Amino acid sequence: MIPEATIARLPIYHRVLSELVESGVSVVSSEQLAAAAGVTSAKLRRDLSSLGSYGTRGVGYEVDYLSYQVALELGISRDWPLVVIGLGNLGRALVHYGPRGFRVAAVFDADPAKIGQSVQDGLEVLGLDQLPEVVRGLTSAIGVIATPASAAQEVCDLLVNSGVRSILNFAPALLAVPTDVEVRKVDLASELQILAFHEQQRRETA
Amino acid sequence: MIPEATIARLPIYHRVLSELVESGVSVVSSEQLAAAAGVTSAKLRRDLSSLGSYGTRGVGYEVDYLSYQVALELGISRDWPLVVIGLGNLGRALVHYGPRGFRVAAVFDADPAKIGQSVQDGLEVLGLDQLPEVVRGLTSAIGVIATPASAAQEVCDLLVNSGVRSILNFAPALLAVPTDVEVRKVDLASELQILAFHEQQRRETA
DNA sequence: TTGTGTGAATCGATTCACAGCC
DNA sequence: GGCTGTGAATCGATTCACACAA
Repeated sequence: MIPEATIARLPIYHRVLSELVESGVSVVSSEQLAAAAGVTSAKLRRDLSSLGSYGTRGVGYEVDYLSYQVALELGISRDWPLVVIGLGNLGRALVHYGPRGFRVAAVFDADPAKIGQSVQDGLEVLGLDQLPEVVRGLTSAIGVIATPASAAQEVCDLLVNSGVRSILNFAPALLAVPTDVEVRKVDLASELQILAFHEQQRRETA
Repeated sequence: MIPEATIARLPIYHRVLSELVESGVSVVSSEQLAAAAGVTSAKLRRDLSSLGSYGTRGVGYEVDYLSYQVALELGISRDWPLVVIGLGNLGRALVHYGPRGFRVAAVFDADPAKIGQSVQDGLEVLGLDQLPEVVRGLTSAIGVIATPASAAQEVCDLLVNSGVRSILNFAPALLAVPTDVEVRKVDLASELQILAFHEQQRRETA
């Protein structure tokens, strides 16, 4: 079993390893990799060793091989379908951004004025009433909620009832879901407030 | 000293408390507040007690008072100036969103075509060359990097050299900063990959 | 009687430090 | 000789369970 804290760092390791592959580096030490990822070498070794024994003592890690193993573990050797709901600026950013390992399969919005508009790649904005049908046609889709907070729970229920078990939520609202559904939250306001807290601390002690 | 894990939850408590204030609730128990915030009541009580003794045994917490104390602790009783760099969809989302407790003071972009355009509130897009001067005119500004990864470090250096000590980074890149500068990272690709990992686990055990 | 505040126990993650292998 | 992999120690966060105040 891989610790949750380790899983949260695998994407960073994967990105750094991809950059190393790109630049033609073939072997890397835990010290170097850790520096590039912004963690300590002890943490990095502990993390990687929980995936398996992929290094060589006295030498380091073979970049290609390690990169592949991390990708395999993360499940990004295949492509995952994304379903984006809410085509405000945030939703649009995601659709255009399209991270590697993911493919925007469908885009939905409640606004009739937006329905039918085409976004990148010949993708057309669909109405929420079409969501269940479209999602049921996908396997292991990941839902992305980029709606206002007031609509988030309703959209979430729609996703869950259509079989989605992984949700990324940008709306500042707590979503109620069954235990077998995973929700990750990205909350800009929270991040800013945490920064503000520390900024204030600095100011008080200054 | 307030534990870091507690600080990260204060914004959620504050949001829930604001909603309760809004709906006219005057007293709330740790059980109710915890349910609304999506944490256990033990955790919530431990968190709040590290701020001070703001509850009444046998009764609960006075909503107005607690909300004010949390806001005070977070430092959002005043307004913090944001400086946004990069006016892609993500940057635009932030400018339009404008969370409570923050005010977008200036927007920058490297693209000459965007410079001079006006975004909301009579705010005009400025060139990066103007950043130091503008930022130095602000106190305790928070920098928001919404540029491509390739420009992130350069922009970061510019911010740091202009006196910014709190940065929210949306670019998928590790930023090198002095120890007295705090960087928080929001990484969409990482979040999706973590979801994909668990989705894959479910599929394998199914 | 009710629900907060908190010692004590537990759990998980990080760090240390070195045995083991190339 | 050098670097990985990992027991053992440490640290921080969570949970338990109850004394205490209203």
